[in-house]
Amino acid sequence: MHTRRRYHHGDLRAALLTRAEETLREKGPAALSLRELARDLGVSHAAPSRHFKDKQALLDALALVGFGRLAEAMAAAQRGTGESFAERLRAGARAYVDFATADAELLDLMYSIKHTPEASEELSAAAQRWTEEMMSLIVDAQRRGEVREGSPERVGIEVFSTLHGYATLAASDSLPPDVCTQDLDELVAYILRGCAPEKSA
Amino acid sequence: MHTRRRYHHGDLRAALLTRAEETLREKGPAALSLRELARDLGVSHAAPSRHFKDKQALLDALALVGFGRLAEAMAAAQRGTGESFAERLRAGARAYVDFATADAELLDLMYSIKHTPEASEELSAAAQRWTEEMMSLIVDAQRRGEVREGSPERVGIEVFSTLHGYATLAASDSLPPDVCTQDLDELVAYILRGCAPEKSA
DNA sequence: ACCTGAACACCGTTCAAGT
DNA sequence: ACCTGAACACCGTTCAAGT
Repeated sequence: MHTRRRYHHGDLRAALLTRAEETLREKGPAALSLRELARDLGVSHAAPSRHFKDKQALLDALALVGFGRLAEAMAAAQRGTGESFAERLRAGARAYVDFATADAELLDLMYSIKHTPEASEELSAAAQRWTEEMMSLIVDAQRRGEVREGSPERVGIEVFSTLHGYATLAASDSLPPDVCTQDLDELVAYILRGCAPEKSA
Repeated sequence: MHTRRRYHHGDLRAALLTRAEETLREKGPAALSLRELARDLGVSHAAPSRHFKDKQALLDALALVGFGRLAEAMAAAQRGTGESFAERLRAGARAYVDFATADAELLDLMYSIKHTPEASEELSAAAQRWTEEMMSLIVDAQRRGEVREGSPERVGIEVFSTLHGYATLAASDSLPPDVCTQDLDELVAYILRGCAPEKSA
């Protein structure tokens, strides 16, 4: 019975991240401590430092996981829908809001990371990739004549601001409960009006 | 020279809040410690507990200050502008984004406070009052026929989501730098399109 | 009423030493 | 390569005691 565990249980790094995400969701960001994580996993309190030089490094890695999961959810949502901008936007909005309410603390972490130059390059890249997907959705819609012309970056930011604002407000329980997730369709309609092509076609 | 200071410098509670806001802005939320605050103010590390039972209590009070300052800024912005919804929205948007970029960490704090039932009643009330002002702006605009009809709460949330999303993204440097604050007018135009009255008048 | 000083249990980080 | 154990400087919180 020597395969039971080599030194600990195989992949401390991954275990730390999974456990960190759990406690983040269950007990909030304030309760996240390296020492408790180590305790939960049955290793010494100094062990995590082999895998994350810093507590911040762990948080960065956690945010990275978040962006990965989010990108995945968005991609999946896009696969199961039609080609029109309205449909793709609706699917994306649903996926984003679902992610935000299911993983509110993680989303918070993803955006509380100051995107300063010295922040993890991987992380910036992930955030970058994420916004680029947003942009390509807009560019496509412009090509199809379903979104007004002009800088896709500007339009993308407007759309994304609405989505992001709604999702974070929903995630922090700052929305009147009766308005919550049901009428996402209304939000989508509002966004569509905001970026609809000019009438004089 | 006995008036120099009574016991310390008069109003520790206020001093703690002011200093806390400073360090929040200058060194971020992670650097905010009761003990350092006490050190900065030249009192013992146990002194703050007379005024805030908890670190969380201080954070709540800080968030409350934030809502106060924000409401003030918004009111001031409204006073210096015209009566049309477009003008009032533009002024409000400018004030909100300015607040968010000037006091990013504070805004973060204000919305990271879970608005749970047991959260400070004062705080919930402040947040409430703040959204109500938003709503009255919408109701007014509806009366003037400048905003589409329907639940003012729903429209308000749409408008506020866009503003809040934009402001927080700007505050966390998640916006392409070239898009930043200049074209707030474009954002306002987008919002106006989103909540404009139906064409069939 | 307001503050101090000591005490307690907890952190993050580092570093020699073990396997 | 990966982890331990002890050490250090820092926390938040509490509580008797001082003025």
